[in-house]
Amino acid sequence: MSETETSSKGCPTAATAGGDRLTRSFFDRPVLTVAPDLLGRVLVRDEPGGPVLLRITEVEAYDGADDPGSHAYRGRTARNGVMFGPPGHAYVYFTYGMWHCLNLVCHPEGRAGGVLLRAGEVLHGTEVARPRRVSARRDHELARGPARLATALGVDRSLDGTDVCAEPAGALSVRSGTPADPAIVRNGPRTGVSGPGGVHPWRFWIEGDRTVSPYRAHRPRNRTTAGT
DNA sequence: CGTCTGATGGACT
DNA sequence: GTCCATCAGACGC
Repeated sequence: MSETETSSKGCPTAATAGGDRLTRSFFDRPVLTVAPDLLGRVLVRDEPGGPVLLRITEVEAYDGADDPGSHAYRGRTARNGVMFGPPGHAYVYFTYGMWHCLNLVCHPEGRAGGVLLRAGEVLHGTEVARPRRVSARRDHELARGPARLATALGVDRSLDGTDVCAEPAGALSVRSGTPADPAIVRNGPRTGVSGPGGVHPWRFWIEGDRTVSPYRAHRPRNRTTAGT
């Protein structure tokens, strides 16, 4: 296998692709500043089967302080505790009875908030991600959607609280990558957030990127009560 | 490639 | 009991 070797003309190895690590000061800023700044950065998932590298293309900001859409809005619980801790850590939650979603905690300690990673392009490690995402029709669908992203990277609750700024790098880390040109960054309403929090245009994505998940307006779930 | 619908279990009120 | 920061599969183009 030579997947981790230089593949062709000047392509860096997996060990160095994406450049320097982002340090804690990057995450120690308001979520609305960090969220768009994460576009184009490279998330590294280090695991036994080999590293998976993901170029971030779509995110959503959640500001627990006064954001009805945030898990932290109603206060600290056993589930969301990590969001109230220091920045630069992973907050992983389980949803819809089947899926996991990955967030990066931002804001100075004492204030809760985070950025949900909604989509990305798998740059390296597709052979590791593929078996987990059998239903993906094309490679650009491997991490097109927050739960798909977590699945492709093998992220579950066991990684909740992981320090993405640890030295040396742990299971998750972020590299500088190539920050998206602000001219091609768009923003709009967050997917799946209804009610008062739905008005905030806190979803950010790279315009024209095929890995960006299709927008879906919030739809009330069809109840299966039907008293038979 | 877009649109539509059923499914699934934990967290919280 | 009710609410989800969702997805796979089926179908049509």
